[in-house]
Amino acid sequence: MARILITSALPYINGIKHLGNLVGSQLPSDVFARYCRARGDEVMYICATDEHGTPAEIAAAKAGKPVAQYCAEMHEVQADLARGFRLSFDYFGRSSSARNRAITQHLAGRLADNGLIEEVSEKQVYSRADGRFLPDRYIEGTCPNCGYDSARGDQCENCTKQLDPTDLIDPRSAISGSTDLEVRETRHLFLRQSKMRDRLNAWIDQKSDWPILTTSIARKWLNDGDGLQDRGITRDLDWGVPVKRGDRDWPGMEGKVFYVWFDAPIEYIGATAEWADANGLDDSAWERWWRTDKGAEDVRYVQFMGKDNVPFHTLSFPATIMGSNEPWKLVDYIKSFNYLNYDGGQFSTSKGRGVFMDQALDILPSDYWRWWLLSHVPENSDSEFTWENFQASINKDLADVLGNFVSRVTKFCRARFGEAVPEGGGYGPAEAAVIAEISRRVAAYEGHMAAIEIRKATAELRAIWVVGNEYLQTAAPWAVFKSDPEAAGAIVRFALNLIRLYAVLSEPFIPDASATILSALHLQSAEWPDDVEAALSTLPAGHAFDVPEVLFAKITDDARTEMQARFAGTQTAKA
RNA sequence: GGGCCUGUAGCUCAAUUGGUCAGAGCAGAGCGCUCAUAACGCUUUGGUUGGGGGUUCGAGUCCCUCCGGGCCUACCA
Repeated sequence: MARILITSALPYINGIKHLGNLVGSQLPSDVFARYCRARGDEVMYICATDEHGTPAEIAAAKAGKPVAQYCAEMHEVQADLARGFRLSFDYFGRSSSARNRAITQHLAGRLADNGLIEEVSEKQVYSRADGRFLPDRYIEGTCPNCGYDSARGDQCENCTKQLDPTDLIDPRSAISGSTDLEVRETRHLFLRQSKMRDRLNAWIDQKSDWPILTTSIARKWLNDGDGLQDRGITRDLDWGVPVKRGDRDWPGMEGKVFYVWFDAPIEYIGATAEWADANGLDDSAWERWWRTDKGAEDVRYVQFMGKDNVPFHTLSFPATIMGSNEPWKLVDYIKSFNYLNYDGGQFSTSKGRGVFMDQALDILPSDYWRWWLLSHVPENSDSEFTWENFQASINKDLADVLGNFVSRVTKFCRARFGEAVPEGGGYGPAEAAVIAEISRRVAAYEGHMAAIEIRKATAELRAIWVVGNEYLQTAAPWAVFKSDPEAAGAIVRFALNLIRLYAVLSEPFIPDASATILSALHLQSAEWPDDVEAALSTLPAGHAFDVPEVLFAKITDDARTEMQARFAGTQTAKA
């Protein structure tokens, strides 16, 4: 039994996430967590909302609410949606928690003690009307290069030229539109990542089994140009973790907060501490996951994230951990994902393009989304959601291959033998062949899950479902029944056991359907089939069951067309 | 501009890291079955692996080049 710590990248607080966000981190991490638990591993699966930063303040202002209240409400909204998608977090925390605040301040203090923090004075644009400093991309103006009038301070969207905010002609605040801007001097703390470069490089070099997407991004940052740059870790904002050096004040940093990307990954630790608090446990309960001097020596730590998160998880967060010179657990494996596109373009919040988590659950049960998203998860390159593909996958894989198998077996049994597992003869060569094939396929499935190759795992799982239909077709209990009801009974008994096996194997991907099947079979729980042959003799003759309702309803052409139109957004995908 | 990823059948993806006739699912065609959500099974048609050149006994895989798609480029998170 292994101990596995799993974290999903934190969803940002300022709104409901779309399916692309879901599939890029939370969903695959959930499958992995469920699988590890099913195999008997001790799992700690952590996620949280990432609540600090300028976008949260602006979203709160737009909603007319204090930012703390806004975040509290949005956290509940996101927690609800996570439950709706059956995300099985052991704890869903908040980066604004007291726990995270304390750990963040502690680590910053340690970094300072170790000479890895530097104070830098720099000039930034301040908006008097907004009463805040503006990050580069919150400044708009006319591009000096191409004349585009909505160029951002970091880059012109029109001509793609990199800009400095002071380059812009007639600059204005993107928040209020105010042109009452000035350049002010401000002091900030920088994490001296450049001093950590060799250590980080050596660490990344060990990770030959990581996805190339992960290591190539890390190497680029480590080696590009002058190499890894120091990074500002404080901001002039109200909402965030107040800058402190451990539990002491930090002279000169009054009124400032840590940069959201400094405190967000630390919340993986913070949320685990929140979990301990919520369960009335003491610090040792969470420290045994995070401190190698307090029991985390044997923990395997796996992170899931979209590719945009990789630099922070391969560089700045490890730099924070390593630089503390304290025995914190470092990540062992980083699984990163590409993006999911929507029907010929990108998901777009502003244009209302694509399907968002709340809408998805309004339309169809979570298992449908889970299955499609996971069987198309963008592991190797960006992938694309289309309604045609979605409809085909759901109808074929879930309704026809799995759902119909459950239906045909249970209904046939009810009609000929009643709602209980039939008596009858033993298993013969046909069953032995199925056992052999499924054993082989389960081993392959386990291999893919262990390697976190989600797509391959879904393909193997589907192939295991197909074996049931092949078996039934060949065994033909409906024909055998006419001359030899006992033999037909054995076939049905075997098929009912296959259904139970499928429920167990499928649970990481489609937990609701799995639960529905087990409940129809009058089973409370189900062990992982370490021995397939034994697993297929689990349901004894005479065991009562119910014929379940239709597991997966098909998506009709009309419904598909209607949804397609509804989520197309305000602009067409292609010009 | 620089860096990285990517291009395989009509569609979505594989291919044990250079090694038999490039494989699956869906869609298409034919046959079978009738227990089942008009479901299932069997058979089968589709590929000059984006183009061109090179290395090699052997290239989807390595190198060069051209074309297309995507991402990142450090103060959005």
